[in-house]
Amino acid sequence: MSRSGADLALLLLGGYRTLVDAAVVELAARGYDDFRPVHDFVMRAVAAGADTASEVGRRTSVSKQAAAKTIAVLVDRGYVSSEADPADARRKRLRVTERGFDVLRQGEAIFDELREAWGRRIGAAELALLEERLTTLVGDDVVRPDAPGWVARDAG
Amino acid sequence: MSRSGADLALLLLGGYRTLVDAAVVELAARGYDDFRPVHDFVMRAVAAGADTASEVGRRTSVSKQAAAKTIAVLVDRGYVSSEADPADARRKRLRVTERGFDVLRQGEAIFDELREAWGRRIGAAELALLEERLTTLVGDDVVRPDAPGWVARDAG
DNA sequence: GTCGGTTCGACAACTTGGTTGTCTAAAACT
DNA sequence: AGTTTTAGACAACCAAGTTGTCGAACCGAC
Repeated sequence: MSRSGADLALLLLGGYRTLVDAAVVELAARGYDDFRPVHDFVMRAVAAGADTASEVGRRTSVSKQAAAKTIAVLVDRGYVSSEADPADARRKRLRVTERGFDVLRQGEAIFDELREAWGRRIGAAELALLEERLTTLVGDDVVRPDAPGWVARDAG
Repeated sequence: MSRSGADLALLLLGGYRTLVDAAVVELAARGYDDFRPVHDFVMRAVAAGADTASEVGRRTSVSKQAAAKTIAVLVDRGYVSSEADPADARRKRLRVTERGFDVLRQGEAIFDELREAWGRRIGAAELALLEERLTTLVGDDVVRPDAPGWVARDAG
């Protein structure tokens, strides 16, 4: 039985959604019910040194306006702090808060647990093989910064 | 090197996006530059017998209002036709047009070609194995009708 | 055979995560 | 000093969704 190409795409999407939906639910259960996957991307950019909205926009391949909107939400929810930059009056210096780092760490842990659960189901070696094949096919630069909208609207 | 769980999720998303983006580009090159993945889902529902907006909404797990909006776009672009139902004055009877069936067929063909290209890269047997493992993990009911928003905003 | 509930589609207001375009203020070149 | 670039703030808009409301039409029960 040769699957159709469309089925393959749906299978991949299904895999992603299965993991992310489970992670969002678990994160909500741990008290972060206002956190979305897209926030994770933006916060990682901030944590990695993008300390202005414009820079976050560039790194996540999104307009600075869109980045500013998302950041406003994150600041509002206490995941990111924003203060005037004494060295450059145009800039607002962004930093991930303690709560922000906490949700990032917990998110990582949840995904690792989910991956382990998958490993128990098909075998760790098989899972590693699957990852290897997928890496071959889609490349190692999955999170490359030239893909606009990549993660938006994926965990409604 | 044990990959992180988050990487696995990104790998799956990357796979899906790689296929869908390529398909959207190819479809646009063939003259369907106003077609989005979400339209495919809705049209398949119509083709499968959902001939009213409310029914499409139910089958795609979306409010009837959202379904009606998407259908309005499809009708506007000539992929679906809408006419009064002589048997029930409340209903508008929906049907996929010739142009609609054409885009569905071409979309299928494109995805099949993409899958074959993948098969040439890692081997058909390996690809089949990958699909089998994924099916085990996410289930065969990937396109199940209880997942709202599943495909929206995925090929911006 | 009318009356009450259900269904269909329409309309409106709102949400999220994006987009352009315009503008000011501040910094940086030269 | 003067021009150009940059950051961020607004505004208007888009796409795909949501809820709520509504009238018209249908259906079933009394």
